[in-house]
Amino acid sequence: MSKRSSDQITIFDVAKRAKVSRGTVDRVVYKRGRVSQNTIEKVQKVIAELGYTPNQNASSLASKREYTIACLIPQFREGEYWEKIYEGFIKGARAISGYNLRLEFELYDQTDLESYLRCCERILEMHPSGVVMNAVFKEAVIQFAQRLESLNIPYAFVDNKVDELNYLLYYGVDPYKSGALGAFLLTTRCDVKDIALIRLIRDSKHKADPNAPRRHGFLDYIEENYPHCKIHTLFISPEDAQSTYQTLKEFFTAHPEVRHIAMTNSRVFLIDDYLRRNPDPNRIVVGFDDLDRNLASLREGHVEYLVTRHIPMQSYLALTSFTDYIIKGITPPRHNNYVHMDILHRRNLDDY
Amino acid sequence: MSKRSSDQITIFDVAKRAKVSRGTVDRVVYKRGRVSQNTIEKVQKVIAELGYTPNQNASSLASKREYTIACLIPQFREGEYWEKIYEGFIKGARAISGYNLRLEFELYDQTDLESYLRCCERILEMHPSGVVMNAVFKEAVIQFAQRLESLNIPYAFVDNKVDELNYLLYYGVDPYKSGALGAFLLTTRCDVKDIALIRLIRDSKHKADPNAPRRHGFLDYIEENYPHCKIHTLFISPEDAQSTYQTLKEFFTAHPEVRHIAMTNSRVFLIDDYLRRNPDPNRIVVGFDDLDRNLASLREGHVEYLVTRHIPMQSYLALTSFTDYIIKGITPPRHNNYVHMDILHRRNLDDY
DNA sequence: CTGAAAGCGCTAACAA
DNA sequence: TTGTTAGCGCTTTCAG
Repeated sequence: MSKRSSDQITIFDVAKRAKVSRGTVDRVVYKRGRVSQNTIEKVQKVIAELGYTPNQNASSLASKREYTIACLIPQFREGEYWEKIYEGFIKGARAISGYNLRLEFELYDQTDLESYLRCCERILEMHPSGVVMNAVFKEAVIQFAQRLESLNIPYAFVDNKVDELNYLLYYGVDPYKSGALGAFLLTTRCDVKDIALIRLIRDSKHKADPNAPRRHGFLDYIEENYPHCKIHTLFISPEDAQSTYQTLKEFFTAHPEVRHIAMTNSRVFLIDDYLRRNPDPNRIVVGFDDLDRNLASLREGHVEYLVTRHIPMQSYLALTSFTDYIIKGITPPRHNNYVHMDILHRRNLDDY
Repeated sequence: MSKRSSDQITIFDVAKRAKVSRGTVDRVVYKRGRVSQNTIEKVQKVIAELGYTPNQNASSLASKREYTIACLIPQFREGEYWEKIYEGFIKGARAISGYNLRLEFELYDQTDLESYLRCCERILEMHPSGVVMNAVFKEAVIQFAQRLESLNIPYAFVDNKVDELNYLLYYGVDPYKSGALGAFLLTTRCDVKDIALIRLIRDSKHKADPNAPRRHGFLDYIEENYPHCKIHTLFISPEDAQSTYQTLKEFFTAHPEVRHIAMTNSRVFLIDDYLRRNPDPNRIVVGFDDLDRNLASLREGHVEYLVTRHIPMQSYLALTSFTDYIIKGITPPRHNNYVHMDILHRRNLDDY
C-alpha cells in the first residue's frame, strides 16, 4: 500500500508526442489562448493519453506572477485577539511560500468607521488578487464587497461575516452556539437563580456590537433552561481598572448571593484582579477566547471555563483555502466553515 | 503594512555575501558536512542576517532524493480509530509535498501477532528512511525497534509507545492526565458517593492492558478528591451485547443510587443500548475517544462528556516533525509530545 | 499562431 | 574542503 507524491510525465513528453513545442503545451494547459483549435485538441488528447499533470513546484518556480492578498482586519496591540488572527495569516503565508504570495495588511480602528473606509480605499487601489477580511461595520462592508465584486476580486471572511454577500468562503465559529455553550458550562448541575453578566462600556462612536450574537446565544440558553434566573448586567470600563474594581466590589457586596459570572466578550481577564483579591470558592466564572491573559486567569483558577476555538486556525485555513482557489483554481469544498469550539479548563490546559 | 512571503533572498545572495559558492551554502543549510567549521559559522551568520529561507519549490524540483517513510499501524475499517490516524498521515504528507516523500503503509491485524511480524519484515526489506508506528505487541515492538536501530533507521511512535526505547519522538496524549480529566468531568459540582467503573473482559491472549494508565489517572483523582466514594467495578464483554445488557441491568437494579458511570477504555458505546433503554435524567456518563459510535451516544445525550484528542493531529504532527528531522535534520524540540485533550459535549460537537 | 531559449532557486556530481 | 555547472519542469519573452 503506497502513495507516491511525484509524477514523471513532463511537459516535454507531451510536446514531443504531440509534435509541438513546450510553449504550446503550456498555452493549452493554462488556456492562455493564441493556439489554434486544431492544436488544442491534439495536445489535449495527448495529455489525456499520457495522464500528464503539471509539476506545481516547477510551475511556481518559473512563474513570475505575484499574488497579493489583502488582509483587512482590526488593528491590535500585543496579546489582543486580532494578533492571533494575524499570526494565523502569517503561518498560512509561510505554508504556501514558494508561491509568490504577498500579504498586504490593512488594519483599521474598530471604533472608527473613517479608518475602515480609508483601508478599503487603499485595498481597491492596489488591485489585489483577493481580500480576506472580517465584518464590523456591516453597511460599509456590504458596499466594499460590492465594489470588489464589480472588480471581480474574490473575497473571504474570517471570524465573522455578512451572510447576504457572495463571499468565497468563511472560517469561524457559530457565535450563537458558543454563547449557549458558555451558558451551559456556567450552569450545569447547578440550580441557578442569579447570574452576573459583565459587559464592556463602549464609547458612543461604537455603534457596532460584535459580541451580540454570542450574548444572545448565552441569554437564550439561560432563559430556556432557567426561566426564573435573574440576569444582573454590569458594565465595566475596559480602560479603567480602578473603576472596574469598584463596580464589581459594590455589586457583589450588595449581592453576595450571585455566584455565577459570565463575560461574553473576549476580555474576562479584566475582572481577574477583582476575583483574585476577593476569593470565593463557590464562585463560577466563564469567559470566552484564549487570550494569554485569559489563560492565565484560567490557570490560576479564577476562571473555571473558557469557551474558545483555535483562533489562528481560522485565519490560517481561510487564507490557505482562499489561495488554493486563487492560485490553483481549487474550489473550496464548503462555503461556511465552522470551526470546533474548544472547552478549556484548568485541567486540560497543559498541552494546549 | 506588508509582509512578503516569497523572500527574494536566494542562496545566491547568501553565497555572495558570505564570499563562498552556492554549493557551500547548500551544504551548510542542509548540514551535508564537508564544510569547515569556520565557513559554517560564517554562512550561518549571513543566513541569519539576511533572513534567508530556502525555496521549497526549487529545492524539491532540483532534488532527486526520495524519502520513504513506513507507517506501521493497525488495519482498520471505515469509521474506526486508525482510519483517523491514517488520514493524519495523508494530510501530513501533503503538507510536505514538494519533497519527494513516499509513504508506505503496512497495516497489521491487531489480534494477530503473525501479521504484525510480517509487516515488520516487509518494512525492513524496503529500507525506509524512517518508520512511524504504534505499539501493540510490546515484545515484538521492542525487537523490531532494535533491528531498526541496528540498521540506523530512526523511528517514532504515535498514539502509544514503549517508554524504554530510543524512539525519536512521540505524539499522543498523556493517558494518566486524561483519566483524571474524565474523573473531574464526571464528578464536578456533585457530591459523589458511588461510581460505576465499567471495564472490558479481555480474552487470555490479550495480556496487555493498554488502558491501565488512564484508569489509574481516573482512580487517583477520585481517591484524592472523594476519599469516601465507592468504586463499583463491572466487567462486560465487548462481544456479547446481550450479556452486557444483563450485567448492567442487574447491577443498577440492585444499586439504583449509583448515578455516575465511567468507562476508561474507548468503547463507551457498548453500554449505549442499556442507557437508551433505561433512561435516567440524573445519570452522568463519561467516556473516552471520539469513535463515531461514541459520538453518536454523546449526540443522543446518553453520554455527557467524552474526553478525547484530535486523533489525526497526532499522526500529522508525528509525521511532519519526523520528516523535518529526516529531510532537514531539524531535531524535534521534544521527545514526548503530548497533544491537547479535548472535552467533548453534546453542545460543542457540531463542528468537530 | 507557434517555436526557441533564457531563466526561476536549488541540488548534486564532478573538479579542483 | 570548496567551487563550478548541468539540469529539475515549467513559464515567459521574443522572434518568426
